[in-house]
Amino acid sequence: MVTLKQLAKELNVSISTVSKALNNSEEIGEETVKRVKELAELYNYKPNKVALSLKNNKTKTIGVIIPNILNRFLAKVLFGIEREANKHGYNIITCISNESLVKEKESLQLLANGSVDGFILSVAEETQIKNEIEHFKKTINGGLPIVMFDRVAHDVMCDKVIVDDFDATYNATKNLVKEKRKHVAFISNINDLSVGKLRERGYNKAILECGTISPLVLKIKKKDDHQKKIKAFFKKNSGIDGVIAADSSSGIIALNTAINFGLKVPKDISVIGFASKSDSFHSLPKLTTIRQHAKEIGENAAQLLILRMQNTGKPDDVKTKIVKTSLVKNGSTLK
Amino acid sequence: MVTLKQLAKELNVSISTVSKALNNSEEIGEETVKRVKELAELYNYKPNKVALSLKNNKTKTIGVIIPNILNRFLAKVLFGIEREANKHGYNIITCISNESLVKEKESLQLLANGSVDGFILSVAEETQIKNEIEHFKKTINGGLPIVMFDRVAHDVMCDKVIVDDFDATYNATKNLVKEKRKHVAFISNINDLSVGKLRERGYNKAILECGTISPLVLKIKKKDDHQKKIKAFFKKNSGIDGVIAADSSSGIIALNTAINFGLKVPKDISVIGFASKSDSFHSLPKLTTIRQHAKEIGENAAQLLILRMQNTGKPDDVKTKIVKTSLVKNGSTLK
DNA sequence: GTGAAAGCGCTAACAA
DNA sequence: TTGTTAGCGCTTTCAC
Repeated sequence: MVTLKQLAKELNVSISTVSKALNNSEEIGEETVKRVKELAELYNYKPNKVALSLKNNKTKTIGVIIPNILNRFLAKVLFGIEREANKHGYNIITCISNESLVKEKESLQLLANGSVDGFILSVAEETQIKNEIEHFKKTINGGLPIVMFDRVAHDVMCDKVIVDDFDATYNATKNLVKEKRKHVAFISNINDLSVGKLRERGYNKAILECGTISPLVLKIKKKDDHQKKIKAFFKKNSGIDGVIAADSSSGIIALNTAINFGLKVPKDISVIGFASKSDSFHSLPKLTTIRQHAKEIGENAAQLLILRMQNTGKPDDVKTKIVKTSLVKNGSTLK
Repeated sequence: MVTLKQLAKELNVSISTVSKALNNSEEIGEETVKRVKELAELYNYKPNKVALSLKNNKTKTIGVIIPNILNRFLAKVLFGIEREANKHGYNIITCISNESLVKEKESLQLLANGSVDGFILSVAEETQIKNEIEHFKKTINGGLPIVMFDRVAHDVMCDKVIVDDFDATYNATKNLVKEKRKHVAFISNINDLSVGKLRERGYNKAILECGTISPLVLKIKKKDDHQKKIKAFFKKNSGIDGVIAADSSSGIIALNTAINFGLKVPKDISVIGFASKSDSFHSLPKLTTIRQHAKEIGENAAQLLILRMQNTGKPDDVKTKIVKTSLVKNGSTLK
C-alpha cells in the first residue's frame, strides 16, 4: 500500500501538501493538486483505514453478534444489517455466539477494545435462560451503544428492533379458528427463547378467547428427533386439524407428517409456520407462513445504531421499533 | 476506554514504563509492575486494537466475501471460518456480494485499504459467468493473500479449498444404478456455477458408463418457480425412478413432488440431494444427502490463509485442499 | 529501573 | 501556496 509519505517524496512536496491536495483543500495550488492526484491515481492510493480510525477515534465498523448463522431468519437479518451498514460507509465484524453466554461475553469484550463503534446483537439462548445482562450494561456504560433485535433483554436500556410475536400467533390462530378448525395445536422448538414464549402466549390467548377449543402444545427440545416427536404427537392426538408452528422447521415437518399420515392439506388440516419464502417451498402444498421481514429488521437495527453513534448524547431516550409480521397464505390453509 | 497515558499519569510514571510493566518486561521493578497491573485491572484496561494495528501493520482481521448468506452451505462455511479465525486471534469482516461482480469488486477494494490482512471468498455467480479475475489478481499483487473456497477461479494463483463435486455426483449416480434404477434424472438450479457444472459432469459420466440409461437433465433458472418446473418435469418424463439433485432445495422439492404424485419413496423412486442435515428433515422419508462438510471447509480455508499471512514469501507454492463429501443414506434411497 | 523519543499513517492548527 | 508540528495509542530502542 502506498502512503502519503511515499507520494510526498516522489513529488518533492510535504506530506501535508499531499494530504490537503487529495482532500480538495482550497489552500493548495491548482497545478499541485493535479500532479498529486495523478500520482495518487497511478499508484492507486487509498487512505489507510487504520490510521484514520486512530486519528478520528472512530472505526466505522459495527460489531454484529449472531446466535446462530444457520438460522435462516438470523442470516437474513445479517444480510439486512450488512447492506444498510455498507450504504452508510460502515463495515461489519461478525461474531457467532453459537447460543453460548460465554462466547457472547467474549465477543463483546474482544471487540470493545476499539475494534468497533457499536454493536447489533440478538441475545443467545443461554443468556436468555440464565437471564444475564451485566455484560450488556457494562458495554453500554463503556461508551459502546448496543442495538438488540428479535431476542432482546428487556431490562437493558438500549434501542431494540422486535417482531410482534404475540400478535402474529394470535392472529394466525384466530385465522384457523375462523376456518372452523376444532383442534388447533401449537408446536415449538424454541420454548426457552423470549420470542418463543410470546408466540405461545399469542396462541393461548386466541384459543382461550375461542372458548370451544382447548390448547394443545408440543414442546420439542433441541436434542430431540423432531420428526419422531411430531409423528408421535399426531398419533397421540388424532383429531388435530390445525397447527401453528413457532419456528421454521416444525411447520414444514408437521405438514409433511400430516401428508404422510394420509391427511389432505388443507382439506383435513391447516398448517401455519414461521418460515422464510424458500423454506415454504419445502412442502406440497407450500406452507402458509408468518413472515418476519428479516431484512427490514436488519436494516432498522443498523439505522438505529448509526443514528445513536452519531448523537452520542441522551442514552435515556431509547427506541423500540416493532416490525410487523405478515401472514402469507399459501396452500396449507383454506382460502 | 482507558489509555496508557491515563494510567501513567495517575501512577506518576512514564507511558513506556506502564507499557513495559503490562507486557511483563524484565526491565521494570517488581513493585512497579504490581502497581501498574492493579490499576490496569481496576480500569479494565485493554490495549487499543487500532493503535496496535497501525504499529504492527497487521489488523488480525480477515475479510470474508460470501455470495449469499441465505445459502445454508455458505452460511455454515462462514461459521467454520469464524470459529477457526477466532481460535487464532483473528476477527472476520463479512461482506455479502449477493452474487454480484460489482459488489464483489467493491468489497475487495474497500477492505484493501488496510482493513484486513487477507481474504477468504467464494466467487460470485456473475463473476463466474463473466469469467472475470482481474480484481482477484490485483488484490493478490497488492500484497493481500486470498483463499478461495467452493466456487473458485482456477486461473488465479492462490490457495483453494474445494469439494470433490465430480466424484460426489458420480458416486451418487452409481449408487442409484446399483439400485437398478432405470431412469435417473439430474436436477440443478446452479448451472452457471463451476460446481454445478462439475456435478453435472459427474452424473453424466456415471450414466454413460452404465450404458443402458440415457441422461435426463432438468436445469432450473433462479427466476423459475421450482415446484412448478419439477412437477412439469415429472409429468413429462413419467418413468423417472431416480433423482440426483445438484443443490439443496431441488432434492427436497423433487422428493415431496414424487410423494405428491403418489409414488412410494424409496420403493418407486430414489432421491439424493446436496443438503445440510437440517434440510434433510424437510421430507418424509428424510432425504439421502451428499454432505459437503461445510464447517470443515471453512476451517481449512481459515487455516490456509493464516498460514499464508504468516509466511508472506513464496506466492508460487499455492495449495488446493480437497474436502471429500460423504453420502449420508437416509430414507430416500434403498438400503 | 525508568524515561524520552521515534515512528506506524493520517489530519489539522499554525507558521512561514 | 506550502511546510512544520503535534497528536491519535502503542511499542521499542536508546539514554540516563
